[in-house]
Amino acid sequence: MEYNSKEIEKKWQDYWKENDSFEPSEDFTKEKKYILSMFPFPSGRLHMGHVRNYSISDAFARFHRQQGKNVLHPIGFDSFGMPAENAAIKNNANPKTWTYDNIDYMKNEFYSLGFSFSRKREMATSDELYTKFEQAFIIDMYEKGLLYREKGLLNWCPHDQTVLANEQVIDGCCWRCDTPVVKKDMNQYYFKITKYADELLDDLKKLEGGWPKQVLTMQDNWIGKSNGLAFDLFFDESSHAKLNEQFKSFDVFTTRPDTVYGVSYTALAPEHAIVTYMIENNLLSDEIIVEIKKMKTTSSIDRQKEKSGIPLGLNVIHPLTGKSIPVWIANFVLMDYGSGAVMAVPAHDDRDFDFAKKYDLEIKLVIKPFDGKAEDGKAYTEVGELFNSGEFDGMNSKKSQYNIIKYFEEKNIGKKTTNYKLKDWGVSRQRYWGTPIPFIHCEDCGLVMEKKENLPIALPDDVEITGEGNPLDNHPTWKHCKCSVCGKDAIRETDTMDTFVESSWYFLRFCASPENMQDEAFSAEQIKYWMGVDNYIGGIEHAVLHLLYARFFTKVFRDLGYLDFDEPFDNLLTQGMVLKDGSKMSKSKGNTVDPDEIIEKFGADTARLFILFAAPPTQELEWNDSGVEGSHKFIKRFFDRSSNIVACESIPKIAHAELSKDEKFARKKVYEALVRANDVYNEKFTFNTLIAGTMEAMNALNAQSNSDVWSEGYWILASIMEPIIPHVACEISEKYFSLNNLTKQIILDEVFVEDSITLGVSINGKRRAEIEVAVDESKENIITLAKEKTAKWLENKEIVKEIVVPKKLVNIVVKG
RNA sequence: GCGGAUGUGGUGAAAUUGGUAUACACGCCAGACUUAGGAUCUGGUGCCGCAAGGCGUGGAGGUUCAAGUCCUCUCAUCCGCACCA
Repeated sequence: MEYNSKEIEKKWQDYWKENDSFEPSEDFTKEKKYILSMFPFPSGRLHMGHVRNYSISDAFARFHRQQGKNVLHPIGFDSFGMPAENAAIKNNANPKTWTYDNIDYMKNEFYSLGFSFSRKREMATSDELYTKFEQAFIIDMYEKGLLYREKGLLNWCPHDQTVLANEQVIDGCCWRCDTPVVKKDMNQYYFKITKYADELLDDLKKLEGGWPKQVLTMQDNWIGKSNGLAFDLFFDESSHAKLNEQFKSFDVFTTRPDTVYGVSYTALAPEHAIVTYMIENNLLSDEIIVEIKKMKTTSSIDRQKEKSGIPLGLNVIHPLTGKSIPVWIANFVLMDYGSGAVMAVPAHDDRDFDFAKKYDLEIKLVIKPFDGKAEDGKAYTEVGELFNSGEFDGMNSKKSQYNIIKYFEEKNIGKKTTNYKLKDWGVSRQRYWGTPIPFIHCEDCGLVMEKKENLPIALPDDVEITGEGNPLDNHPTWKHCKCSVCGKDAIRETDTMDTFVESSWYFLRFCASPENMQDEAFSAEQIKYWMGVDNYIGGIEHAVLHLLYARFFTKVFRDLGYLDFDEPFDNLLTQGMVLKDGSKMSKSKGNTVDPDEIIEKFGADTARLFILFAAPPTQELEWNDSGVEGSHKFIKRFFDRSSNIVACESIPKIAHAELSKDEKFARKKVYEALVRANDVYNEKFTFNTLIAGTMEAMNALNAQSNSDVWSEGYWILASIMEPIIPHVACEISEKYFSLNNLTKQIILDEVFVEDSITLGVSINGKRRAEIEVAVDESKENIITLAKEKTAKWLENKEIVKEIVVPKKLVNIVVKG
C-alpha cells in the first residue's frame, strides 16, 4: 500500500477528536506536565513561525503522554487588538466577525497539523466570559492600589491613534506599525509595575537554568536598577529671587557620588518643572523660549545626535564646597529618569565632558589613576584616587562612594537612593477592540469602579470604525451609564485595555476546570496542580514585553491570594525565526510559504518533520524546498519499509548473541536513537539530532533482514517518532502493534555490548591508521598492533610516549 | 559605545563536553531499473595533488601526548540596550 498522507492524516485527526485523546485527566495524583506555546493572534492564517512553535510544544506534549504523565497542552487566541480594527477600516468588516472567522479558520489549520490540544479548554480573550473575569481582576488591582489614573507625557502613535507603553516603543517607533512615536500629554491608566521592580529583578535568579540567559539579561537591563546618591542643589539668593521665590532647590541623582567635588555645572531637562515655570512666567527671552520648545519637540532619535544646551542665568550652591555653580538646560537630560536634573562632572563623565567642551565650561579633576596621570582630551571614568575632595582625598574612588553617601546622610543633605529604568505600565488604549476598562466618571463621585455584578462591561456590536477618534467615545449610547455609587447619570470610561493584559494571565485561565469554566476564572485546585508551566515556548520578541508583564501579573495574583508561587514559567524555550532566502518570511518581501500548501502537497507529518529536522529549535531555520522533499521521502520510506515488520502485541524478544554483525549493529542504532530520544525530549530539545539518529537506525535496519530486528526496531522508532510525525507513526503502530508501542520504552544494555572495537591510531596526534581489538585487549597488545599498522611512520624515529585512551584511540609520540 | 550570541564542506547542520572533525540530510557526480524520469534503488562526494602525501572548524598565538572544544589577542556577522546621570 502506498503512503497517502491525506488519508492517514484525516483518519487519525478524526480518531483523536472522537476519542477526546488529548484531554488531561482530573486525577491530580498523577505526575503532570504543563506544555504551552505562546498563543497566537488570529491574524487570518497560520504562518511557518506558528507551525514551528506548535510542532515543538506538540512534540513535548506527546512524548510526556507516552511516558504516562498527565499533560495539559492547551490552545487559545489572543484575539483583541488593533489589526481587527484596521481590517475593519480597510474592508468595512466588523472586528468581531473578522476575528472569530479567523479563529475558526486557524483552528482548522491547527487540527490539520495534528496538534494535540485539549479542545475543552479552547478560548479566545475577546470572549465576553474572559472579559468578565479580567475586569474583575482589574477592579481587584485598583482596590489594592496597583492601578491608577494620571495625566502624563505619553508615547503616542499617530498611525494607530493610541498611546503605547514604554516597552512597546522600539527605537523610537511603534512596535506594531513602525511609525515614529511622539509625546502627548493625556490621561492614562497605569499598572504599578514599579512596585514590583525589585522582586521582578531578584526573582530572575530563580529562573536561571530554566530561561535563556539572554532573556534574563534583557529583563535585567530593562528594569535598570541603579544605586546612588540623591541630594538637593539650592539656588543662591539672587536666583531664588529671580524665580519669584517659587523654587528653593531641585533634586539630582548620581551613581558616582565619588565625583561630587568635581561638579562644575548642573543641567535640567527641557521638560523640567522649573523650566516650564520660567517659560510661563516670562523669565526667559523669546529666542530662548523658541529654542527650548524646539528641543522639546525634537524626536528622541534626533535629540541624540548632538548635545546642546542653554544657560538659564541661575546658580546653585555646591553642597560641600559652597561654590557657585551655573544651571543649564541640556538636551541629553531625560525628564523621565531620576528627577530630570543632573549634577555634571565633566572631568569624569563622557557626556558631561562633551557638553563642557562645547560650551567651554570648567572641567575640575577629582580622581586620578593610581599610577599617576590620566589621558588628556577625555573624561577619566575609571576607578582611581581622590584628590581635590576635601577630607576624602587619597581614598580609592570606588570605596569612597559609601563614605560620601554616609557623609551626606549624616549632614542630612542627601541620601542613598535607588533608581529604575522601569516605568509604570500604561495600559489604556484609545481604541475599540479591547477589554473595556470597568470605570465610571461621575460628576459628584469622581472616578468610580463598576460593580462586579454588572460585569462584563461588553463592547457594543453596532459600532462605526472609521479610524478617527475613539469608537466607544463616538458611540451614541454606550458610554452613558449610572454611577455605581450614587446612581446618578454618569459616563463610562471609553478607553480599552492594552491587549498585553489578556496575555498576562491566559496561562492561568487554562487552569479552569472545564466543568466550572463559566463561574470561575480558574480553579485554585487546578492552579495548584498544573502551574507553573513546565515548558513555555515562544519567540524572543516577547523577552521584555509579554514575559515581564506575565511575571508581574503572577506576583500580583499571588498578593491578591489567588495563587501561591512567584514565577509562572519554569522553563522557557525561545525558538528561532523561520527564514526564506536569508530573511524573515513576510508578506511585504513576498517570501512566505503557506503551511496549507505544504500540508496539501506533502502532508502535516512532512511539515512537522522538516521543521524539527532542519535546525535546532533555538536557532534560525532556513526554509528549503528540497529539504522538505527530503523529509517527505524519509516518511515514505519509513512507511514503505514497515512492510518488513511482523505484527506483534509486545516487543519481540531477541537473543542478541545469536545475531549477525549487521543485525547487532541495527539493534545498537535503534537503541542509540532511543537513548537520544529521552535526552532530547527531557533536556536538550535538539530534535534535529534525534531525527538524524532515527534515520541512521533506519539505514542500519535496512542493511539486514531479520524480521524480529525489523519489528523491534519499528516498535521503538515509531514510538519515539510519534511526537514528531504522529499520523504515520500511529498508522504503523495500529497496523502492526495495536498501538501498544506508544509508551515508555525500556533500554536494553545488552545491545551496546561490543565484541570488538575499533581504535584510531595517531602519530603525534595525527590519525594514521585504525585497528580492531577485543574489548578487553591488553594495553601492551594494543600498542604492539598499533605499531605494526603504523610502522611506516615509525621508521628512524624515537618513540617518546605511548598513550592508550580506552575505547577511543592510541597516540604514539615520536621524535626525530 | 555597552551587553549577549554565532562563525565548521557547495548548503542546513553533527561531534557522547579535551580523544578517529564533517554524523544525518540537501545538493552534486556515477551507475542500475525504465519508452521516459523532476520516480525509485545502489555507490561516491572536505580541499589541494597523477600519486606519495599535504592542508583543513573566521584569523594569529598559547596550553596539551591530543584542541572545533580550554586560554590570550583579533576579525566578521547577527541580536538586544543605547545620552539611564
